[in-house]
Amino acid sequence: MPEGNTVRVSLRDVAAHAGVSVKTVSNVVNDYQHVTPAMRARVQRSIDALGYRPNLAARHLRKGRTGIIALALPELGNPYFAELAAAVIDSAAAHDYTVLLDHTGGRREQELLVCRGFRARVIDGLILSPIELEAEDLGDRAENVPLVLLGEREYDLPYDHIAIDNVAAARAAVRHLIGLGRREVAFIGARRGRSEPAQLRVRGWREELTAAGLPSDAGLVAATDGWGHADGEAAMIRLLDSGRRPDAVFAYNDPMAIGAMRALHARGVRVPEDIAVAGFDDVVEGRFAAVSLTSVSPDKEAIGRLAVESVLARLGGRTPAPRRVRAGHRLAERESTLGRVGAFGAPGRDT
Amino acid sequence: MPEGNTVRVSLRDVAAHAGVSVKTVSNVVNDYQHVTPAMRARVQRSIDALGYRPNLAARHLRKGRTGIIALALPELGNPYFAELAAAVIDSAAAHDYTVLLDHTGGRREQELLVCRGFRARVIDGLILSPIELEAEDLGDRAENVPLVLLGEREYDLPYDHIAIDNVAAARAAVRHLIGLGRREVAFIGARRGRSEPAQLRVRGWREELTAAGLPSDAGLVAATDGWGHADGEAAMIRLLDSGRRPDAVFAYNDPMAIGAMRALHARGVRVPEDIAVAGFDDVVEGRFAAVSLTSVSPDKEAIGRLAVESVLARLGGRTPAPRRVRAGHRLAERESTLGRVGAFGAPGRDT
DNA sequence: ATGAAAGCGCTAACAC
DNA sequence: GTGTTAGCGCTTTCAT
Repeated sequence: MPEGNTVRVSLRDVAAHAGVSVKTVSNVVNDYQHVTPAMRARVQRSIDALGYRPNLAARHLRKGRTGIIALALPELGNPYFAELAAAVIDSAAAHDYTVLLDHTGGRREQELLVCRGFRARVIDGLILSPIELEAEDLGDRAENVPLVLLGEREYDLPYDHIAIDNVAAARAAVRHLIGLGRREVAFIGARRGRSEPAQLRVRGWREELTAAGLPSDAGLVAATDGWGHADGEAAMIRLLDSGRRPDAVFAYNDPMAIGAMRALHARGVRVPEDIAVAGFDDVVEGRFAAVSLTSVSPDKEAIGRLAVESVLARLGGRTPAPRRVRAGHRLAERESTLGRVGAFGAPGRDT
Repeated sequence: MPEGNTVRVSLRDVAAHAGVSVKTVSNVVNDYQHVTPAMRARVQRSIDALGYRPNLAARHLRKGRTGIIALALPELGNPYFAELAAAVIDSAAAHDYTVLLDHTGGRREQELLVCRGFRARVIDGLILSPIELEAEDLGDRAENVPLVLLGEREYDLPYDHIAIDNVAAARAAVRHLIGLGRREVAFIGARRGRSEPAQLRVRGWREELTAAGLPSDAGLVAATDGWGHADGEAAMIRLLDSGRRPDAVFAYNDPMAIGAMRALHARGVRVPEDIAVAGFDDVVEGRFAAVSLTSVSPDKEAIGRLAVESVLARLGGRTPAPRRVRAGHRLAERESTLGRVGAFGAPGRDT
């Protein structure tokens, strides 16, 4: 027995009140075409009078859809994901869809749970940004709710995947650094351990350096366990203490770049005069750092929109061929590489 | 083995497969007490064999519960709300609840829609952090899903409200500033326009200054339109150009404080030597600013937990008396007021 | 154009 | 302990 709160008004009640059949009321509620205006008005009056609200659960049970898609992100605390979530939510809302948010903490176990459909049948589709998940984890997925992948990891699997061109983006950032005359460009945020989520960005970094005839040896790579501010700070300190003297640093993401800048600031190393710093994700925080941060700027709005569209395109049993979609990106050049240009604020206003 | 790609297994199918009644299967699925272990095992085997997943829509239709609560936040881009969302999600998960996330953009219209149950969402409860909403908007709420309010605004309405003691917290921050010898403490982030969400923090700021016999006149208050980095930056610039020379600034939130610090940095004003800065919310970003930010640190985990508990306590028609719950807070003192203390990193490690 | 009736998959009386 | 059965509120043939 549903513990009745307030007045529970059903279609049946409205029908009785209006003196028509349930079907007619349903027709009105669903904006069915062939209803006489008079009838429509009459039913509408009863609806208003009784304060009728359709019961979504019943509708879902009947139609087999819930109007909800899940978005599973590694970490909401990282502003990139928060901003991405906002984009997905807005995009979904535009399609009358609602977003259910999960965060996996980037833990494989949690990611597995999510993509194995522990949400059972509450959701019509799933957008997942995996960190630790391996291809084989996704291979035996028995679920039938459409899955769309986000993020840097690439899997050779029949799922839609939305991402920017990470290699090209990383190369652009490093090229910018080289163009500024830097010759020792370190990378912060490679991965320790078996899997390597930063793979593509490391590759882009290395390719560009190699193409320019510059070093990209292991001594220039600072591996980390996580991807937060503290990890970037610690990695930068290690780099400084290693004896190596890079004149530029490219970080896996903005929080790490900002952590690195804090370490540099504390050590009295000037940014960008002594060491230029570039990040990845273009989060708001970077734009307002004391020295604003140069960063690869993915088109988050596009990523969110494409992800939602991809999921919705697979609803109702439709199964378009899996596709890899490239969202756009650009390089937001700011003080951490350019130095303070012109009047105050100019570089900070960039985006 | 699930047959075909459309896995559509119902209780009935499992019952047939196991040679028992649906009730028995239902009992197993719901962990009903009185089932013989042998029977349980047998049913479980069929469940696994068929890959049965309960249909939530049907369960909801029957029970009147969905296992989903909605969380409506003004802005996911503000890390405070992102961190809060994470706390709510985790807390809900601990109760086997799932969180559906909305963001209102702090727009009154959107907030209204949400709390009026727009799109008649499939939710058991709603946690809302309003910015613009007025008491009268909430007064005529016809919805019967439990509503819990979060945040600084206080309404004289019969809803649970979870917040820290904003006045006390603001006073503590200002007291800290005064204790450091500051005599002209400005406030950044008061509101332009009719409603004043920052009210309590402004009040705390004023009370503490008044108690200390220090000025809190209008010239020390910088109003803003929004609550982002850029607003704080602009407000700080206006303050500097006003002729007034505060030796400390208390900002409505951390993003504004950080924006203000950027402005100060750009103008060559030293923090904290010339002007000390304190913020509110203790977001990660502040801990890793070049000059780490002193900030009021609300117990986000507690807020999230209390909010979820409050909502769940009102489920199933239970209507405990509305209550105002105070979550804890403390002042995280860092370099933006203390200066660089001792060895590198010490103050940044604080939280 | 409108009505009657059959379920969607599940839970909870109530029987045995 | 386990089975039978009646709906939860809605959409949807199929008549009319």
